[in-house]
Amino acid sequence: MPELPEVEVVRHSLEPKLRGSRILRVVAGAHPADVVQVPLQDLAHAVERRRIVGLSRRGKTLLLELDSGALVTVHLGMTGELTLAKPGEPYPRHHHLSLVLDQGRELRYRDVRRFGRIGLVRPGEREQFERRLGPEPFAPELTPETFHRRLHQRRRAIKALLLEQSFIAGIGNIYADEALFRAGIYPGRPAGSLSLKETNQLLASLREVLAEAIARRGTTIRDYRDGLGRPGENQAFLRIYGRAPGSPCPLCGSTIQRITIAQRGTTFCPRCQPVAPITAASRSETAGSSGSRTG
DNA sequence: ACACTGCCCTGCGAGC
DNA sequence: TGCTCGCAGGGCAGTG
Repeated sequence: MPELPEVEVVRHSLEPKLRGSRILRVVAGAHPADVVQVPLQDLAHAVERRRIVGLSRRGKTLLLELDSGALVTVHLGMTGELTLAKPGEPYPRHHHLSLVLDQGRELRYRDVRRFGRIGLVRPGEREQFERRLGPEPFAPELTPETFHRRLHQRRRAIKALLLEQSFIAGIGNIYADEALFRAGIYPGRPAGSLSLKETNQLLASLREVLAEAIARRGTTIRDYRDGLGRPGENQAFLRIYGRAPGSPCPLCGSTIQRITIAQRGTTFCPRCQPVAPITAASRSETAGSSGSRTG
């Protein structure tokens, strides 16, 4: 499931190969209309004979910057793969679209579940693209204070908000669970109930799990590969996501639980992430037991 | 504006 | 062995 770290690794792996390349033509594979958000002729017209001047990322979306000022947006959804091949190599199953480039290269998009999207942002449309997305997790202007202020206005479960791309961009199910676990925050806590201290901890944990995942070239549960076809290494370091309910917490040994929040499977440790925040008083009350009293 | 539901799509693994 | 079924989930449209 490509989230911010995986998209960043794809970006990093492809950028040196794509920068300066000229797009010769667009080739449609299977079900192109399922993944391409504009008519193919419009896409072809906008990209053919254009040069790729850069590759950037916004949230989970990869942006091919063209010399016309237009952007080709690539969202990998659940199972999208953007890889380089040579023209003439056999197409894999579930190949949907290719950009044939100069210098004997072809940028290919395949997506088993077709949840991904390829779009076009014309010059002048950047602002409306940008308006749909919340801040980048690493943006310096995203301080604990501003984050706390925005959380305070919302009543949804904190995890549901972390998954909302218009609230903060780039977080998906894996890193939401990992960050909440590290911060010791119950995923179902109403967002507005987080203290400034907890918000500070959550933001720090988010940045930690994302930075570590990027350094390990992403998390490959099943399908994820970078732009050169290589899997990531971060899956071996996940602390809570993907663990079976009933198995022991790697930190405290308590029984891991699984619930549903915002239609997403949510794995957490009821002891490390208590429903009510741990206070000095409740800590001494329940020390050494699995007491679940509220206080 | 916000909260929430259903839907899209395929592969995989459990169960019979 | 071979079948069915439930599940995985990001984002968007639709509803209240």
